Amino acid sequence: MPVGTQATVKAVSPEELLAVGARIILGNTYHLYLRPGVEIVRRFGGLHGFMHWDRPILTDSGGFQVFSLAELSRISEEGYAFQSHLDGGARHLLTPEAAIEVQMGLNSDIMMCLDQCIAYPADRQAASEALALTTRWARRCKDTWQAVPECPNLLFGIVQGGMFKDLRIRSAEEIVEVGFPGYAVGGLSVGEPKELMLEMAGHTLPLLPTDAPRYVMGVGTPADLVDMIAMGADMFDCVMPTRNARNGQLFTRKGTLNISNARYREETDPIEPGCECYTCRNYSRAYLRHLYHAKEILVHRLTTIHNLHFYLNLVKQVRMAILEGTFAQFRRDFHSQYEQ
RNA sequence: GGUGGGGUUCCCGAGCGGCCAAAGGGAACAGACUGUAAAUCUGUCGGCGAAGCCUUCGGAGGUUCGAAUCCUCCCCCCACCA
Repeated sequence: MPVGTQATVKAVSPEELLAVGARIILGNTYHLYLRPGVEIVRRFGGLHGFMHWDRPILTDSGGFQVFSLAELSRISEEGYAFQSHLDGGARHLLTPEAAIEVQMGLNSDIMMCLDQCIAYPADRQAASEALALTTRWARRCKDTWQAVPECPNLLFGIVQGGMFKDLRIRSAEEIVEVGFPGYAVGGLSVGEPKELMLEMAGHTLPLLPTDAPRYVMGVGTPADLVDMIAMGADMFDCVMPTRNARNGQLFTRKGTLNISNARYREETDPIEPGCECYTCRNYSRAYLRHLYHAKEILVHRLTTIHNLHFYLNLVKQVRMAILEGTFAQFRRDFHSQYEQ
């Protein structure tokens, strides 16, 4: 899922998202609640009408902002009290119920439970408390969701538990017991070593039902995706392809390249020869490097198109390999080419 | 012709006797980025392997223990007045 926090995947239009193969994108409850506010979006029938995107949208609950904007927030049983990072002044309270109501107002196809994501490293006590709170909030989220008869929006639960395997087991058991149409592994890619992230994902994913989608939140690099798919992950979201594109880092089968580097000054080749994205079909590395250095706005669009195409094409190929029963070989080939 | 201001490391620009290889921007070069407060952030940026040494602040002399900073002459630039 390309990340479109503020009702836009930065730098690209919905038409370009379609062209690049996006099937679903992610929006953010916290940001859209603050601006423009749910009521505005509701008048358009939800995010789809507001942002002109007809395909599915998953909304994050705001749980991650509790974590990343922690200095502006205070957490309690009731919910998450925070100061707006926009105007600082007004205080807001995001409860599990409010998180669901806002997401219903946004009319997202997949809503996420409000959870508490904790920083790395966290001690066992903190991880245990966050896990417990996440479970209690999950029940409240589900109650709010079920109070709406035939609610068209799905709701996914989120597993926490820090980097403690037994806590992950407990969290998974509790969240599965509450019961959701899909499950997410939260609390990863928060600063832990890559090996640990993979280990925790590999430990947690098998704890979740195989007949429901399994979503690893906030991950990851191309290699992370391939490896976690091998562990059973079905869905991901990550800012990496879009943010890194804007910062000049482009993905190829052989690894990344930084388009601002002097070595590309005169290169007539596209970012990745053979790539079928709009950018690679029409523009050279030298031109993109020039746009980047000249700080021309077009470069963000062109690099974002390429990176999203790369990511989405990668998972498309993985999907085909799985259907053909050749994924293990695909994965080996991928790793033999791709340098981290 | 007169008066005043000024020439600083690739560019702009601070410094105005020692704490200055010289603030701060920019450019350049490299790196980072994993549920987006990100078109952001970090590092390097005279030479020599480091402690340290060497060359540098328009040019040439001079004063001083010590000068980008003070003095003399010269060369440029800008403003105003004739």
